Amino acid sequence: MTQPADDAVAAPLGRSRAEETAAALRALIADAELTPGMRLAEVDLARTHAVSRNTLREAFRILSEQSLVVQVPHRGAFVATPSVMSIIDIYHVRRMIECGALRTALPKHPGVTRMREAVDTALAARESGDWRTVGTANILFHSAIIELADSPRLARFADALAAEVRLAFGLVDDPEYLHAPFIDQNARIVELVAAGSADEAAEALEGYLHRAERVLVTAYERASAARA
Amino acid sequence: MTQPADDAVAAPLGRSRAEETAAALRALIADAELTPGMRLAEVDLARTHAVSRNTLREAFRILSEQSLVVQVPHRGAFVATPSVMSIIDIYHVRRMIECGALRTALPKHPGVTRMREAVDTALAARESGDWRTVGTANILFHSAIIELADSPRLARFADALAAEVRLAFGLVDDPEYLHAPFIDQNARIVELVAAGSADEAAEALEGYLHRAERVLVTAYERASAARA
DNA sequence: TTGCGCTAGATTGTTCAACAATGCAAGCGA
DNA sequence: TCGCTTGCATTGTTGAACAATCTAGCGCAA
Repeated sequence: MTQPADDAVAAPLGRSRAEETAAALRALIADAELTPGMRLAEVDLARTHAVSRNTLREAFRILSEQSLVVQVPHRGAFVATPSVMSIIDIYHVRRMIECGALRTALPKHPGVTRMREAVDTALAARESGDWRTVGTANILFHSAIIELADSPRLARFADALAAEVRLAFGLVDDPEYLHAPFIDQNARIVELVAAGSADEAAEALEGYLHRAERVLVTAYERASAARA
Repeated sequence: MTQPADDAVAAPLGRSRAEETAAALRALIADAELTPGMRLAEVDLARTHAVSRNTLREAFRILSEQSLVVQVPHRGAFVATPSVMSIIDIYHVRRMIECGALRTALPKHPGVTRMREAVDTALAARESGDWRTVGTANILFHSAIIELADSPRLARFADALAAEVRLAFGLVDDPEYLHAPFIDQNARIVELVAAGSADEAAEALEGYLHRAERVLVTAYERASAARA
């Protein structure tokens, strides 16, 4: 029987070890401990996660379907590397679905509370210069917008998009630059929704996401050039 | 070495056997040879597809992430069964993304040609009473709408939704009832887009999808009751 | 010195056998 | 008839083995 190790998968709570392993890897990717392009060596990872190679391969399949991992036949699995085209596509889709969710938003929807909480978190974190928390709050803000649509499928889709864009954030590695310009905009959007001005909120978000895309794409290209 | 069998996976063309197996199973599901709720027994399927159980499990993971298969720990894998809530969610999301894609459609986009081809196919099939082809053409019509958005992620998401809703179509098993009322509506929507009336087309699609949802939900409930 | 070809080693993709864990169905007893 | 127990079938996982593939390094020739 394999011995538990540092990254060992905890006893499953109704989840299989493959799923637990996938979740653990997903967290490592989200925390930028596994970075885009990094090769995920089966033998090493199976050992550190205390699972067999077959179980790890199942986990890779899960993550591959979630676009977080790319499996190249006979060469291995790699943490996905977003391309500029990917970033553009993600923001294009985000504009469609987030603005769509906002347009039909009800002012008293629980998602609005979550949006406000995310904004409050970001404002407090900004005071103490904790830009990493600002970045996380920003992601939660967008997740809360999607929550307004009350759709599990849309939430899942948006979650996958967010995980991908987070890879790009990690590569740029400057949460202040990426998120600081938008904190007050987030606050404004919440107020518009709460005041029943859904169309105006959607209009504001549309412009905001265009700008956020510009900021990320140029920063991403700069970071990519600096690493080449 | 495992011997090829009837459902054996062909030699991979750059794809792994797990992926080929997943694709083969997906086709069986789409063709209603594997129907919702059906149990996918590993030992049997591994034999008929001439792969090992581990490889089959990888294929299950792929399909599970695509919501076509549900893996229940220690009980097995089953072809997903759409619930009424699922159908409602799918149509809710389809309205958002298809109408969104239509609103920004360009009249000369190649997707419009594909929409028109799907309509022509449906019209011809209607003449000969080939309702199964009408159903397939209808699915292609909606896929073409998504193509207007030029987004690989959105296309992939919409493809997954379509695969799910197709399960429900299969359970109702009456393509004439489900699709006949909408053929002429599809034709009208194409003409509106081609004429540059994108907003009007989106408006028409919004109402259409509401009605289509009503038709499917009631037919689905009737079919479910008849099988209980 | 440089470029090309070949080989060895590392790794992945898959298979197989085995065993533990789990759930379900059948049988038995109250 | 209902509840409990047991046995069997199946799934979840492991580990070993081997084929297939790729990459890197070495040697030789120009």
